[in-house]
Amino acid sequence: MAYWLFKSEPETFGIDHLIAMSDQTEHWDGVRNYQARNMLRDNIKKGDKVFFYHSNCKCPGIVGSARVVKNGYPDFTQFDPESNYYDPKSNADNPRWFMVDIKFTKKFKQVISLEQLKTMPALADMALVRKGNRLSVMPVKEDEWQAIIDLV
DNA sequence: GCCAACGTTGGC
DNA sequence: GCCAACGTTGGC
Repeated sequence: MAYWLFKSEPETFGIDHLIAMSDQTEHWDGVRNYQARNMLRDNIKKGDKVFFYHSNCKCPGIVGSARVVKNGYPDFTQFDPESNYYDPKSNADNPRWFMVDIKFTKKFKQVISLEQLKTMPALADMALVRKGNRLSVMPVKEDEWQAIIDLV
């Protein structure tokens, strides 16, 4: 079992959107970065745990957790010309982009803010707290997960 | 294969 | 809204 952190803009798809989905489950579509794609396709497995992070908002931080309920499979939005995530260079025989399904686990009583995360020595190695990081899907080490969970 | 230009991310 | 950081694109 592994741990991950997924970023999303709360106005686009926040944790409350996940809670509102049927079975509190949703596919994590729209990732268009190769490093993140590789993780979605190869490494993120059913049963893994995920921190749900809100980015690009007034209070960026971890707002809750979820778990992976379906292994990586082709992101169908890449084939939909109507979608913002449409990729004309991808084809069905060799899909370029992948996604997993996640199910809501928990919404934290308060946001664990990026500001707070940055102060934690246990998290110093996380890409999240480093300058210029743009990965929207990233691995979390077990001890990092624990250090964060201990705050809840 | 290099690298400048460009677009996007995301904190502030 | 600004802008630094970074990934991608495309000309050469």
